[in-house]
Amino acid sequence: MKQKIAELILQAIETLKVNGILGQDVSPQVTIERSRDAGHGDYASNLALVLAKPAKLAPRQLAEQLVAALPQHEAVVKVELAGPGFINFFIDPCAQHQIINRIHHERAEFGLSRVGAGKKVQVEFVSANPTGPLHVGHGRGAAYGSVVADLLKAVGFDVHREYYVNDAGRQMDILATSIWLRYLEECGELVVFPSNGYRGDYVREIALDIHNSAAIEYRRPAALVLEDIPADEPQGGDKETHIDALIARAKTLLGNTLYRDFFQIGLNNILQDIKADLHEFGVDYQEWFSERQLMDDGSVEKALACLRAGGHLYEKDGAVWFASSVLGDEKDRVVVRENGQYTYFASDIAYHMNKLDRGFDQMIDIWGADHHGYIPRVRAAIKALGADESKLSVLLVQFATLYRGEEKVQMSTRSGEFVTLRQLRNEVGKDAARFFYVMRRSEQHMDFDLKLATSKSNENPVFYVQYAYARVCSVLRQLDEKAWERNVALGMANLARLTEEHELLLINTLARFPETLERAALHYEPHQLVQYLRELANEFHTYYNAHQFLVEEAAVRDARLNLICAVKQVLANGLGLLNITTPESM
RNA sequence: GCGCUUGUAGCUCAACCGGAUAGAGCACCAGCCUUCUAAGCUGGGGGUCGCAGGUUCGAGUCCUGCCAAGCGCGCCA
Repeated sequence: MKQKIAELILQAIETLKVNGILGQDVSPQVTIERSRDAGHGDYASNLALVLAKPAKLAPRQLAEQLVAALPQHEAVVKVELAGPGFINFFIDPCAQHQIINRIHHERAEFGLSRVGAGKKVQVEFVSANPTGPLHVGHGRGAAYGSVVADLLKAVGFDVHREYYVNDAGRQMDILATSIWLRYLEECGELVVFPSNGYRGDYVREIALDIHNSAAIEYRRPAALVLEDIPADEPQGGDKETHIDALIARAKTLLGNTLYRDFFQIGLNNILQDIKADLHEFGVDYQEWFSERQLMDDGSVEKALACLRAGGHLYEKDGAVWFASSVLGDEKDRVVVRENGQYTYFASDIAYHMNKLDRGFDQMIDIWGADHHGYIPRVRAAIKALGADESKLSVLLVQFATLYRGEEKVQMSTRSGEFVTLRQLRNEVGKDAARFFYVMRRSEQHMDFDLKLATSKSNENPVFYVQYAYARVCSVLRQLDEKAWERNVALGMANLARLTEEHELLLINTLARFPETLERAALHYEPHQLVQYLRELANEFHTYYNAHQFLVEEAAVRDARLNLICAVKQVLANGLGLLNITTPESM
């Protein structure tokens, strides 16, 4: 429809050019918007306002000329001039009604489009370190990322979802060592647990498993373990040097093979847990990409060689630096430490080079907002690799501040004091949790009140939308009980009988679904879809209360049933994209 | 100190990317169940869009400055 109106306007412009009212050189961008106010018709164009200046005419005067030059069209019943120079278009309701027919035929396909056809997009999200279970902070990124991916798929992109597993690096060593120390405790060795170790119960559970499997070859006397280890922070030392010394000690006392066991058992255990957790949350990936693999197969070396060849690397203070500051970063960054180890950033460069090599047209990285300072250096790396920087989009998800009533909940993975995503799901359920996370703009800092989410979960708007769906199902059940036959064709033939204000409004909203979906997808804004579904549900509930659907007259009854079935279908399509269930009764 | 993000009703948030009279939910007040599920609906009160300038036909939206909140500024990840 929008397209048709745009064509009409273009024709009008041509006519005005011929008449000499408009100069030949004007080539305006014709924008047609849906009117926000029913009084302003169905569509509106601000063209006269935009063109007024180049045409050297008053906007209203120009608008009048445009309207006069507009060709007739059967679906356009009225064209009106309004306000400072808007042109409002009123569409024939009968033309609008056909959307019900379309929805009935397209079913689950209704709303999908092909704007992204032929483009490969990679969406990388969550990518939390496998050093502990996911917490509620990761939940937002998980819900947001998965819906963004689904939306892109719905508008035709070839979407690849990926989780980058940081299975190399110091944090993993800290985890392995933490597990070993807990294991020694189980064996009865008196070791003092480091303040910088992972203290969560899950570490103890993993250690207990190892101990219970009667593995005794990992046991070492506490005295040997602690011998000459520099003091921990509570004892006036430095927690970092303390734990590094413990890691080194673990490696020497256990030897490479046995140490590797702890590393691997910890990694497998936690990664398994994360995978299961996300799966139960409705989040699945095509690929779990290993950082260690990049180290092992020489990808990191290759990436650095590429940067070196481009003259982007230099040595200083025994380390290798990437000259990112000339490419927009605040300062240069170390890629190889003085001790010869790669930094996390080095493998991340390799990872992005790998992504580029895989030929994605667009790479979307979804990060927690605390990583925002990292963006310029990754962009610098992409530029240095000679790739098109615009292929990378980094979407930041602000952290949810957790409250329990008035009280702010402190979170720290290290201390083990946090609310896990699993706990949240158990308390509020997958549907409510997903809906809540995705309801707000991702850049919006949000307050997550656990007390509210748990104790008053019935107030969660997800139920409002699901209830609308269940109500349609209920009406259909009632139809059976009353032993009326539903005649779809009869209803379609009588769509013109849908003349109530509520019905016209609802039809209009149904017709907006495809464009809402497209906008939500292209702007990476799932909340737009949520907003839309709440609106659709609201209009349905209002209609439900205002009119009876199961009336005596079959023509009207079937027309109304076709309408509410279209509502049901769109609700299902929308909730399906959010990966939220559609209960038939509540 | 510098940088990123945010600031809209008492509270939590929208506003179709510059459009017409800024909208929802919660909370508060008054109504609606002998008719398809009241987890619903109807009506009401409630706003200096953080502040001050600027850009233009037109600004909550763009620019500049200031104020406030969150986060970030490692040879950590």
